[in-house]
Amino acid sequence: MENGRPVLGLEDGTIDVERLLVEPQDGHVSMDSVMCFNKKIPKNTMEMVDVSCRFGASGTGSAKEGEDILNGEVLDAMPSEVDVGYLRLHDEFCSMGDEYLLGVQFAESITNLDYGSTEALQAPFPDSQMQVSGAGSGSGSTCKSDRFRKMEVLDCKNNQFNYGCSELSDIPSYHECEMLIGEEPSISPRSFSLQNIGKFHNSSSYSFEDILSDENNGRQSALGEMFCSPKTENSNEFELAVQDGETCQRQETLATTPVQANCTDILPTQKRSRKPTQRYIDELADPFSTNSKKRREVSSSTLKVKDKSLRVKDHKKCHMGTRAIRLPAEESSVMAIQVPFASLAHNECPKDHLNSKVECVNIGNLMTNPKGKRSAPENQKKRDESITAVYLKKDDYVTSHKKGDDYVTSRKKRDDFVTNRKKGDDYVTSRKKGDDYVTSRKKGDDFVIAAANLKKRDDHAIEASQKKKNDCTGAATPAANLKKREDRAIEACQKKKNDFTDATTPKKRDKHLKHASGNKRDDCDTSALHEKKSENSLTDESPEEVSAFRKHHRLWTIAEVRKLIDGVSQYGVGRWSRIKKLFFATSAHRTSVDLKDKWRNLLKASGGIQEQGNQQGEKKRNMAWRPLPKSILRRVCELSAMYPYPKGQRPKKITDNNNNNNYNSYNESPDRSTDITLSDYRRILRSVDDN
DNA sequence: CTTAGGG
DNA sequence: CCCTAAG
Repeated sequence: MENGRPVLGLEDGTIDVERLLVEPQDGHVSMDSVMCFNKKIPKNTMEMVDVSCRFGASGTGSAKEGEDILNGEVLDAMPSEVDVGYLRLHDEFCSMGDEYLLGVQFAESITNLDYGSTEALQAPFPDSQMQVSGAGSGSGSTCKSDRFRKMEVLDCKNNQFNYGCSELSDIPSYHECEMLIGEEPSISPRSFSLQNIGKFHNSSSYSFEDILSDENNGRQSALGEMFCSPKTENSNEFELAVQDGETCQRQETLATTPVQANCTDILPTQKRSRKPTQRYIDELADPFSTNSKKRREVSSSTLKVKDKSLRVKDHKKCHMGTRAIRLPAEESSVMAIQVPFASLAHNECPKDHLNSKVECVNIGNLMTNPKGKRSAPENQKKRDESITAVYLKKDDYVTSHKKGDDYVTSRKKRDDFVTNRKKGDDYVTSRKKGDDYVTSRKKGDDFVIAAANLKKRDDHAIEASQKKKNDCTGAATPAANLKKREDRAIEACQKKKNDFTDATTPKKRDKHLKHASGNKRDDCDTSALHEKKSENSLTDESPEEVSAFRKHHRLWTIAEVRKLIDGVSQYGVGRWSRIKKLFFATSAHRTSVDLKDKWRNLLKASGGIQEQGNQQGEKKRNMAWRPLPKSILRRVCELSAMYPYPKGQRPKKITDNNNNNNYNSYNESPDRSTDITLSDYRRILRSVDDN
């Protein structure tokens, strides 16, 4: 407290916190844990120190009286009924968003304790809250049962204090990380990390040692003060958190909070290390579930971001949670949260490990699944395949992760991942088309998402990618599949038309799909039947990257060009579909249009060659883009002479060639059928002669 | 569906 | 390559 009560010598002061707090419930807070916690969080540290002082003070000053008072009145006064959050501190919990909350809670609890120990004993709680909370205090915020959270702190390896950390102390805390977070939507859970908090609070500057020293010096820092400090520092968030903590919670916490004083140094006299009784644990379990629900509700109501953060936290916790008890509750909560909400979480949550993990999984799935599907050779079928592949992927992903904690998140992520790529594409396409991105997306997941999408649309493909991540659930939907086709859209914005949302003509769609499948195939590295070239692109791509640079373009190989030439020579120009059937039956990815285009290009190239002959300067230029062998070019020239591609266009240059087709000039548009090559001419002559 | 042609 | 319009 601000009172700045003189701190009773810590040395003697080590009072049994437990006694003070003798809570109806078993919860014990072990100093060790506390200390550890502090370590993790600078700010908390300050608080902790103060707390320790407090304890000491209370202990020393009125030693037992204080204790008695605390135990008796305070505890009694405190609403024991309140659910006690079971808080376990983990060394690492710092990383988690929850941690932050925990820290806060812890602080609160501490403050409460303080208050109780010092003055509070007599003072009504509300006051105490005001005092303690300082910044956040006053409002009689309603106690939210939801809030309590259980934290686990595993070993406290406290270095400086030499605490026997071995024991796990449970600190019941009401806080809800969620609530706190919710207060400040803008702030991401991460931002809330304890570390950050520490930043906010000047107190963070204090090192644990310093604090201790201070304590030794008899420094009196009331917890309340510590708590208040944030106020001065303008950590709104923190304040909010405090508020959330609210009196009720605090009271409860205090009451419930079991404190174990293991601190050898600080609390030499008494160290009661009581493990939480079974009953305590059990009690916790129920409240927890309820809390989780509430939390969920709150989050949903408030901001998705919050939800995500929460969820993430939960998720992490699950991982972290050592105790079985906790897990079930967590899981339940997580499950309850459900996929829909997850989407936002992605944004907030650090995709880092989770995402990465997911991605890996996804990738793996993609790789595997698509293959099987891809086997189908047909072009058009491919499209279907690709779609199915997507589904499969999802399935796989899901199954792989069902494991439990990760299940939900992983699943979502996977979905996101899968969809993401596509989404990005879609996004692009949608932009082009001007179709509403959101609407197009089947997802409909969350309006929030939609909003995000819109924003992205405006902004960039990059954002789109993010969005993808965000969407968790949607991925599964067929739409996602469609999106695949869009991949290329990303590359080339041109395709606008393709937007799947539109009812594109079946033909186009197919085309796209086909292409998409091809692309996917490449990406996935699936086995394309034919794809010699396709593979190249595939191998390297990371999922995201793939979308970015992936090209449908398959380079035309010399062999293909030769085939094309042969085809043209046989069937002439214009029968591309025929040529395709006969010469490119194996390569599904080459369409008749492709052949035509290629031929066009070849003509250009060949034309270039001829020009080269005429003008050397150009020659170089052409060389760059034309790796084609001369022989091929020559053939092309010949063919071009025979079959002028653009029908109007005439190979005028042919003249210099050996071509006997001098008649081009008069032969306006020699029909391919009519057009006769020298060989044909001879043949004909021969036949005629024979006859 | 196939071609032709523009982008 | 993509897309579209035209047979």
